[in-house]
Amino acid sequence: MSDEILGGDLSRLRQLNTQTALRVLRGAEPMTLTELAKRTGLSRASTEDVVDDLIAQRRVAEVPPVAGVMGRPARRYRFRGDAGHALGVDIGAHRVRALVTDLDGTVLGRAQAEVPDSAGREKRLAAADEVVDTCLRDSGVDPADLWGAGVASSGLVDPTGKVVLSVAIPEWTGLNLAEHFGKKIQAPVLVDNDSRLAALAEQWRGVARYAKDFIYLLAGLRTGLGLVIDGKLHRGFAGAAGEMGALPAAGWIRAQDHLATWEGEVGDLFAAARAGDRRALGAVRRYVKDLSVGTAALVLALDPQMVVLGGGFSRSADVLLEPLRRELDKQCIRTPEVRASTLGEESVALGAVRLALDHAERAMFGEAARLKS
Amino acid sequence: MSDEILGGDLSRLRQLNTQTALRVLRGAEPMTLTELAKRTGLSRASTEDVVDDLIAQRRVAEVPPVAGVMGRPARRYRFRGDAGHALGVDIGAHRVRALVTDLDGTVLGRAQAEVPDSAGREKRLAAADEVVDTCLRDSGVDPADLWGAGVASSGLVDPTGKVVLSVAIPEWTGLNLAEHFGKKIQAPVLVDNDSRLAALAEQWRGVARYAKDFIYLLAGLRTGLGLVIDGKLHRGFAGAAGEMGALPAAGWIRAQDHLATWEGEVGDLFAAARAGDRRALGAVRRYVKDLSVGTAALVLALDPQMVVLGGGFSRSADVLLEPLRRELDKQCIRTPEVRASTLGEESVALGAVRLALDHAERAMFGEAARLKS
DNA sequence: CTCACTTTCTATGGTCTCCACAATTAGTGG
DNA sequence: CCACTAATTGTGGAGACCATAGAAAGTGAG
Repeated sequence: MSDEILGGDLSRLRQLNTQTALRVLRGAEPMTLTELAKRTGLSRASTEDVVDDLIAQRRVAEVPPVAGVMGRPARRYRFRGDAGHALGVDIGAHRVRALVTDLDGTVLGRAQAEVPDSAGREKRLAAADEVVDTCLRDSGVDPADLWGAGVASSGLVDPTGKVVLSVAIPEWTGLNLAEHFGKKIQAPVLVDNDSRLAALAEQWRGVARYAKDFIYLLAGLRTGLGLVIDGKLHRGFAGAAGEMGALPAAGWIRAQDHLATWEGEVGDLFAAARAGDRRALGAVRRYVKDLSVGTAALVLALDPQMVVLGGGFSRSADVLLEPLRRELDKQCIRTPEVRASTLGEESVALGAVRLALDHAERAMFGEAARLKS
Repeated sequence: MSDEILGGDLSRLRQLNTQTALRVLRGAEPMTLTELAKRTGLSRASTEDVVDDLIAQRRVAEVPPVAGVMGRPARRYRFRGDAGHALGVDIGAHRVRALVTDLDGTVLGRAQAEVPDSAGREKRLAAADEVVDTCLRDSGVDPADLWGAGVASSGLVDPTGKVVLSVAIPEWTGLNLAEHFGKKIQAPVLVDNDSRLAALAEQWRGVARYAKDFIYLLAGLRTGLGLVIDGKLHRGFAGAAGEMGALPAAGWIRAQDHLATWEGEVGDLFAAARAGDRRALGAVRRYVKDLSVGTAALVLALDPQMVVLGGGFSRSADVLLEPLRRELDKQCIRTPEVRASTLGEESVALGAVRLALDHAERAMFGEAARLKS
């Protein structure tokens, strides 16, 4: 089993209790000590100690009591979303985007810029740098106050932050993004694949909030995959999980070809399908059918609670969802919920923010992971 | 993230520390207090307290000190494998098997019996009951001393222990195995799918001991699948994970047909292939090729550390492994290690034992899982 | 056989964290 | 203004951990 060391001395126990209290407070409305004590399982007295610590650390704040109830009015405490900030950067094939949020995920600044597919490495990086600068300026967040930054890139990213391989942005291959952004940002910079980060966002603030296992499809001109298994984003042994697109039999490579038969933008195709155009409907059906093969394989293998359709095409979920559901129904033993992402275009950047926050919070709590000697 | 409550009061801390100490002792040779203290991160004094507790609980025993070393000889302690026993039952299409082991996994008793495919529900259950009885008698383990029993069945099993659907044993569908064996055994009875349990065994005592993520193929006249992800056996939202075989595009349904072209037993086919017979080699190649499609899909999606080939065909791993490796190499971005199970025919029953032990140990340690109110 | 040396064992006292319980306080409602 | 309610504050105690110091049980050299 796992080799983690869970216990430790008394300070470790306090650390664990503080962590649970913070987690409870973060996920709910302001709360009295009595309520918090019940939720954490601690006594009221100890809860008070813990909260005092959290206030000293500026991670929790007191809010005015509620009037009009029986008994002495209880002090109430809330999680301080403004205690930290994070930056998320999404570098796509034809757009770069940046986002600054606080710990609650409230967006404080956003910026984006178009970049031609043919831009080349330097131009794309320069554009990314600029949206980051704009974003920080607009949000009024001092770069020194950042807890971390997350960067999303299409393609395979290794654990050090280097792009191992990118098909969508060929000139990207070999670039170390962590290093690049590390120069500008004096905080941990984490890099990961765009589909995976979009899945993370969906788990954080999207339709998969209460799902422990789900399959996320980043559907667009290419199809990406993110897996959340047992509540955790799955990266794989070498960080190469989610590359279903590489397998011809999965159908994801040729799926988009069916949409290319339509002259004009993909958006128009979906609009035509929505209006009932038979040729458009046929193309959509064939697209979904190909997409469903690899998806059904995953559903059968993993039996997830949910399949989430995200990415550019999720705007047209109304014409995609039902056919996808039908195809999966045909091929699977148990069809999971099939839902469309509601996060829109910022989902990837939001996932990058979450990546940064996860890392920062793990570091802050010391991570029980002391290694056995 | 997760809603678990980790902390608690001082007794909970002690519980955690005891648990870590026991885990360290279980996984290694007898150890002195100083060594154990280093590995658990506790002080020597506290380690002594913890070990005293464990001795009182009869989970740890003292062994004679090692002579001939400098300084005062240190007492040494070992994990007591004989502190508990578990039963594992494997009910297959043409064989039933039972196993009794101690906590170390040492097999204390075994029994098996052939059952014709056409046996029917009653006969098969009677045969299973008999091997269980034989096994308990031979091992000399009092049924009352069992910590639990695990039962492996082919097909889909729901969380209550009922067989929802079995293709290999049609008359099995609808049968509640937990209920059946619960009458005989006064301890928790857990039921799960055979492929999954074989994967569990492989993680416990097989080639996947040090792998956190691996794909297990139960290769035989049907192909089964077990997934271990992030160190945990993956069951899926409704316990239906691993049913890759249901998807035609995965190739697993027709794979066996290539072997059926050979007149005579499958074993002879593999032997002929081993001897260099070209027709046999062709059949094997086509079998592996079909098997590899679904496997490659999983490898690409999950990027596991290892693919383990188990089941009846693993005896012929020498003719299967290399072709499988080659196929995966062609289709995958990063090919994981491909290895054959070394557990032999008892792997499924052994996994059933592990299932029982896991449950019993979780129950014993109280499982931090108190729910928020 | 004795003595120096090494390492473990045992015992003591101190600190930290949690808890239970009692006394106090600040409101509501008649 | 007085009962009633529920939160706060304060006290004492128990449990678990740690550091440290001295006693104990071996080895190895002379």
